[in-house]
Amino acid sequence: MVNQSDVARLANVSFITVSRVINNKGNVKEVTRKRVLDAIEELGYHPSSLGRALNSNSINTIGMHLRGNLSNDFVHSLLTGIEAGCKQHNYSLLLHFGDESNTLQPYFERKVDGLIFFLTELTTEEIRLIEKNDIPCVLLWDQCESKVVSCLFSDDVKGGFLATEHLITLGHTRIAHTVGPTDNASARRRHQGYITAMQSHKLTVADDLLLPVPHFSQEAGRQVARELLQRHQLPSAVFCVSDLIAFGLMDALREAGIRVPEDISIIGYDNSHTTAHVYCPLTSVYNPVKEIGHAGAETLIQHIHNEPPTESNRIFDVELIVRKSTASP
Amino acid sequence: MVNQSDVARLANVSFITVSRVINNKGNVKEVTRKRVLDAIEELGYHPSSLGRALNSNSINTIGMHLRGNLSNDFVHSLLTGIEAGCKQHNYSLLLHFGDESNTLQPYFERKVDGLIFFLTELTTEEIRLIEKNDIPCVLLWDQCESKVVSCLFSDDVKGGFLATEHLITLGHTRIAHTVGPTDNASARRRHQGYITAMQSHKLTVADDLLLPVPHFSQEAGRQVARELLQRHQLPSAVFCVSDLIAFGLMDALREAGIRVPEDISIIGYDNSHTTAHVYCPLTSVYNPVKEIGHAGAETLIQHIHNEPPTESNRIFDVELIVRKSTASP
DNA sequence: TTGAAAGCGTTACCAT
DNA sequence: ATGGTAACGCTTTCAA
Repeated sequence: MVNQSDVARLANVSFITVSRVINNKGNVKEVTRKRVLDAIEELGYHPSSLGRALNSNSINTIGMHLRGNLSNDFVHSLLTGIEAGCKQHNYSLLLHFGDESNTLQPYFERKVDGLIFFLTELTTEEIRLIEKNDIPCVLLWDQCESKVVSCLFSDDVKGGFLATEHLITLGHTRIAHTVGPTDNASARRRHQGYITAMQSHKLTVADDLLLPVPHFSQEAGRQVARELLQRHQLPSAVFCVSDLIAFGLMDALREAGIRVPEDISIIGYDNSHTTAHVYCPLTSVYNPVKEIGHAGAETLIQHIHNEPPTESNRIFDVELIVRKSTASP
Repeated sequence: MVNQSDVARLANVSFITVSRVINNKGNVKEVTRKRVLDAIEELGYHPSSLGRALNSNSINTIGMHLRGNLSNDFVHSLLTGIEAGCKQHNYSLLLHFGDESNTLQPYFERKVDGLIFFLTELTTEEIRLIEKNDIPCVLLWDQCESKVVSCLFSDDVKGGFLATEHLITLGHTRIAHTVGPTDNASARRRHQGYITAMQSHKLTVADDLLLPVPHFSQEAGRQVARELLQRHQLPSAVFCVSDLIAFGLMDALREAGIRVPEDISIIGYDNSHTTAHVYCPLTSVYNPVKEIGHAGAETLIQHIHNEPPTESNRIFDVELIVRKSTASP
């Protein structure tokens, strides 16, 4: 692999000068500059990011930790958004998939410039490490006390509220909610929106209206259906914490001969790509995943360039998308 | 950031000895070893991958180039497979999203240990660079002459054959095929399977049965539908080069009042997760995307560890999955 | 068994 | 305007 010294030799200068030319540091005579550039061209030289990073400079890479159990659509939209941000600024994305302990080490070892987290609460240990290493971070779909971390999330409370109110407006009163995992901040906020909507319309939230789901999967939705089918009376509507849950629920109910939306209304969350062309097009809440991914990458790169972002918490708006899976009871 | 010298100082040895302990090089007295390990523990020291990589050692990272226009499901399955491989061997994955020129440079600069390509033909320039830099590579869903590159792909010819033969067996004769982009080897092989099946049953492939699509998207499928709807006579069945195309086609036809499978049979390819719960569950060909991703990562890491893989071309089997979108004419 | 010195490719600081 | 030297954190080679 050709290095600065090789270029220097060919251009008849010292390698320092080569470095100066590469980094546009000025203080290089135009003739010399030209000679160096020619040598670079001739040898096909490219600077090594590693050498750079070793001098505590940037390696133009951000790290992201992917934890499992994410729907295709979510991961894809998120990656698309992050990709857009990275591409714009010519950054690479480093993914590591190790187990939960020592989550951050692989990134530190490789001296990434910044970190993206999402849908995870940061442990105090992680926050300590982040602050100690003074590494820029963004956290997507969650909040965090540390001033070092910028948080971007969508207005899940509003989303939960909109979804529930939509059902209430249609005339439903026995509205169930599939409650997402408690360690998921988005799910907690959607739950809160549901509660707020119910209460503001003087509807009581009986215990049997709350249906916990362990994760966002079709199988979890099917499980909920199995549980509901054992009851004397179904709720007249279900606000699902995610589209995938809604799909599973809808499929299983349909197999049991229950019609959507005639017998039961179902509303999802995320507005994933498939909502539109399933058996019964799903009413859902638009979750700006791609936008948050993009903005997250951009915000992070701003951090890295020492341009502190204007706000440390940024909330993205959501929107109710009405399709065919909801109707008056 | 704490380094080898810090550890050495605390353990009262030279940093060389620390290096030996870390790499299990032996030739270290057990007492010294223990002392060093304690110091490492106490300081929370972790070796820097960068320092290592600079000495042309491994940085435990493989690179992958993602080019756009991939369906959610495909990307997700592929990532899941690759993740499994990486996790097992504690490797990280580096993604870069630059434009087409200079595709490989970002990876070389960062000294990745190996490269994964997929669904792309490698240019001769890229092959030249790979061979020159002597960097292990795997290519998924395509073939390549270079002996340096291992190729893994699924049996698309068989898949195209199975799909077409299924339709023929049902009694169809006017079977159309949406022909994928010509720069996509998988699409070309599926096309070939279609042709072979038609010919082996003495069916002529009239020009109007070949419907080119520019990319694998629902919109492309809808475009095909628009084109078909202007004809006097529809084909009685369509073998779509991907599920996404099939979804778009199916949706658009349904909107025009044409029933699937009563009026027209449709078969997709990939067997993506959504095939099962769409309006009309889609007959499709199972494409082992996740498996190939996993095997690809494993094969690549074998390469990196200098264990040349047993075979340089590995073909994965496919399977026809019959659902509701195909029936006798 | 341990250590010293050199080198990997780059940049920062100080000198010329 | 240009270059020398040191430093980044590590491994390798040789010497003690």
